[in-house]
Amino acid sequence: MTLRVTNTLTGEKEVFEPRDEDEVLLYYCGLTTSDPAHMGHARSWLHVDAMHRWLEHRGYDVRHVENFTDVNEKIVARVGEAGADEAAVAERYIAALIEDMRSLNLKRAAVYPRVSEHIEEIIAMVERLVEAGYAYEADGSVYFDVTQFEDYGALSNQTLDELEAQGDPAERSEKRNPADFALWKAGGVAPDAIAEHRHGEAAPPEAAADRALTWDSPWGEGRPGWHIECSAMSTTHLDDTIDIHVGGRDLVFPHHENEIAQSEAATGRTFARYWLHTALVEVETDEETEKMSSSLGNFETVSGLVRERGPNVARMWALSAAYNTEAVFSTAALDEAEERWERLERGYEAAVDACDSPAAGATVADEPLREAVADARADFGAAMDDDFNTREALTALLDLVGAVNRHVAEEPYDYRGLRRAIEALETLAGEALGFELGDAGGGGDVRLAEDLVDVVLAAREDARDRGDYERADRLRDDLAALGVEVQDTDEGPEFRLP
RNA sequence: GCCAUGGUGGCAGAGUCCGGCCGAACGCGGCGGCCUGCAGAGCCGCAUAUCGCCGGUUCAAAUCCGGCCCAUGGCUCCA
Repeated sequence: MTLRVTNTLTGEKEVFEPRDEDEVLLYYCGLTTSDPAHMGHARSWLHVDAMHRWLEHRGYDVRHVENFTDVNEKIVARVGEAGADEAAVAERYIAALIEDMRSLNLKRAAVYPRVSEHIEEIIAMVERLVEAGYAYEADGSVYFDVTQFEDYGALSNQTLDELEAQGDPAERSEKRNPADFALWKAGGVAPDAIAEHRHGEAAPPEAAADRALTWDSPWGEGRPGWHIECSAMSTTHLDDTIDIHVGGRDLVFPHHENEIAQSEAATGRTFARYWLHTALVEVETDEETEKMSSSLGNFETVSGLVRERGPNVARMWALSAAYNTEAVFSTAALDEAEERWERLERGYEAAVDACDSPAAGATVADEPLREAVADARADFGAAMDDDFNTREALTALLDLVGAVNRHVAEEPYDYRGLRRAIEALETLAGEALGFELGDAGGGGDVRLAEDLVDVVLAAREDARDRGDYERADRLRDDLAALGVEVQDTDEGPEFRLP
């Protein structure tokens, strides 16, 4: 009945109580637009999507904001290779990211704000921090003074002493404390900052640096610091206090820690009530496992995977483990996800087919089936309410699939029970988890393909009737090579398009 | 070094917050059977788990407490 979520701030599962009983403000720390999205990003996206969907299913109006960080050294490093200047490079990657999100069937956020469009708000927030004594200017840059913020380190569970010990005293001598972080950075981008992110064909650092964006500010020409953007955009598009802030676990420190410090120092309010962190994706190399990351170059892109396996397999892979446990990306893991997805999809189709068949008797009531539907709904809800446990939720759905398959094995059919099963799968698997079930609503191309397969299968039936199994099997193999799966049943051959 | 997370069957992965229904779910893979021209799908059944190690609390522990070992992530590029 009550939704509970693991809050990084406390490290505990807490009852979720939004500020407003029917609205949830959710901010997702989006991507830096300097690389294509990989499956690590996709897994995070997919889990946030499941959260978004479940919150809506529970009746909340979800105001979801996801930013694009389009001002960053890594983007500048792409100048010449992916665009003529920082803005052009960012634009190109943003278009690709949006395409990826669409292909994954993600619920749209209300807005996708960009750093470059919020410089005013960022400067205003920095000014407020300086005025309030939380930040200081040094050489045209502005730094946040961590000693002024009492709770600094609360999210990552570190004390200021520990953090100071970690800082590199050699760098940034104008900082008062090694743990202080930049809110505003003087000047443009230094070529050496670009050099380390340079890719093959990128422009030489000096040339790229010239094409970096800079803005006027009370402290002179410069660029926003890394963390301030999210604070500015979250408060601008949502509110000073939001309900849920989600992001990858790799952002806990320093990014989220700093967001809290600067936001709360600026507004005097709690920045986010619940901090949820998605675990990272790992890749197995010859020697060890390491996280999938753009900078390590060990990634599989979203577009590539969607092309090869489809969005539902990607989703099944992502949701087959809880959002806060790490996942391994491998061919074997994808194969398993594909099998799981197909079992779910086939179960749904079996229910639909049975319901449409003459064997769906009007008076039969199959108690086990009806009970299974009720159990599935209850178990699914309990699982999602328990910290968005998508794995358990999927278990409930696959249990229902088993019940459907058992019921469908023998006629007559309980059409009302089947209807309930279909509705449960559509609302739970479809709406709440975002799978695209029975998306047969294809256009003319799909219908033509179906008609063509029917023609081939008719020829195959002829061959089978003649006992020419060699030819029949060859036709089936040829269809299989095209991704068309053929199955012989009592009612004749059935097929599924790829 | 500091912080965090995790160690459950061949694989993957729930359960650990709130001890007993867990001799441990769902799925993948393996084996056998039903069905079938064959295959696939589906159904039924079987085999693999002293739940990282040691100790403690308890009538009862995968679940609580203490210690240890190991793995991964973070420690100012990162979802």
